[in-house]
Amino acid sequence: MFPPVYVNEVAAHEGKEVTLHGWLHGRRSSGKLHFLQLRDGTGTIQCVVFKGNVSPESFVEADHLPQETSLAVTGTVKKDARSPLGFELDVKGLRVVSRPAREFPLGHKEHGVAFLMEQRHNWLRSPRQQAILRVRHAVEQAIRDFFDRRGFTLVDAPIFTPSACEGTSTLFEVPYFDLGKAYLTQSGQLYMEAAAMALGKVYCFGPTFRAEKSKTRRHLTEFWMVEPEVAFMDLDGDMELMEQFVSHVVQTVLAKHRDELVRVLERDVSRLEKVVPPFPRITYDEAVEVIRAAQRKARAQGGAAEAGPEGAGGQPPPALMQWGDDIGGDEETLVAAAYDRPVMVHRYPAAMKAFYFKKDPADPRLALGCDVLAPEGYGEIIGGGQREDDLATLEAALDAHQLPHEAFEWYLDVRRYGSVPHAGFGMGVERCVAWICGLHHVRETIPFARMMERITP
RNA sequence: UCCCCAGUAGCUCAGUUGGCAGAGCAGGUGACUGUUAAUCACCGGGUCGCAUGUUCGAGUCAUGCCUGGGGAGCCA
Repeated sequence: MFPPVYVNEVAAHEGKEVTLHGWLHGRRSSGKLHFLQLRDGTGTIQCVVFKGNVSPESFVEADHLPQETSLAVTGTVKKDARSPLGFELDVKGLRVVSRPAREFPLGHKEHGVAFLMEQRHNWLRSPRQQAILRVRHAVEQAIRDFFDRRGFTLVDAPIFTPSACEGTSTLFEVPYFDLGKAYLTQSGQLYMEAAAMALGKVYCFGPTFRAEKSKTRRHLTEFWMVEPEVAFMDLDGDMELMEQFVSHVVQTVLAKHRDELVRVLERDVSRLEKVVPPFPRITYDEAVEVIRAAQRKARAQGGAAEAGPEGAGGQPPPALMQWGDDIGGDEETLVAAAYDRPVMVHRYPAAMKAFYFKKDPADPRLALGCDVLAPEGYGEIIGGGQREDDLATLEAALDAHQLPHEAFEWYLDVRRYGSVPHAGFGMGVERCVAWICGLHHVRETIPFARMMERITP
């Protein structure tokens, strides 16, 4: 039968006989009735097998099919108020496509994280993981739509690179023929800067690799990043682009998957509805004051609590944040908690940013960078800013960061031939998906997570 | 690299002062014409992560190792 009928289309076939193909999600039985939950990727439908409607062999078989048996089920589509879907299939016949060779490892009860990650290939079949992967797809589609509709050109950046893009992070090394070592990319940005001088508005969208030994809920060794870069754009334009981009992605996903977010992922979507421009913009200086105020308050309130039963450790309270300190995970949460939508923190101390950031003409201690912090403790989802466009200044920055000029000769060319102000940013897809779905850990946002302690399945 | 926690049935876990290895779910057999994580009865299921030590006796105590989880730093 072609085209085949899918579960999400059965309403159009009410009263008609159809054949559905899928996997047995679950099974219940009540004497002369068997209830089979059939999942086909578009939805799940209950197939009702009544003893009088099928052959005796089929009736017995239907009560002994293990979970994840693949099936072709033929029957009549019937409206039924008792069904969450609104429809059921009144079964006339069923054919086993393939019977599991052994028991499916994942039941419908609780499992531990370690076991689920080992069973990731099987775990993907669960309703919750399906919902997350659909949201991820919608996020990636919204990303493409946003830039495509604004006249950006997608320019694919290389995965193998000859050296560190930023000269800071730890990279994965790969042997590369007679040329020695290559490295897996940690950012396509430098290549996008060159491409922006050709095409004006560009973006790349691909995997990124970091060999840092980070073991936190926000880190993967392999993750996906979208990086736009625009010629003739300054920091203010960049920040406008960031907030329009983030709100477009969130609102598009909300429009397409509100039901799954609410019902399957139990997300409080009212928090997402607020993600519309303008986002609050605060300077790093202001962020430091917000953090210090919150830390003083926590210290005043925590003093009594620490003297309680668990206060035997005698740990001194953490020092107040100082100007020049980086904004870590806890500090990000303190800043984000002060607002009901993503907050943009700009003009960081230049010393803590990569060499390519342009200095603030009004205060050379500051870099024209901006991070977007997601609400609800999800932290930095975007980092970006205006790039240094002056050749001599950039060369001095390379020296200051003790980076070899040879590796960056091509990058310096971007400033040698008609240099212009330009800016861009990078957004991590997994952190964005985790935030939108309200997940505790980014490992569930990517089909097959790569982490420090895990490379299988 | 550092700090904290965990490892017992296929899965999730309990296991008292060191004294016979347990439950629920899953699986198997059966009952039930409306189940939504169905219910009920019966059945099978163990290298207590590994090693060494203490002890009459170790799942339990000690030391080391392995694996996993959480966090820090770094970052998206």
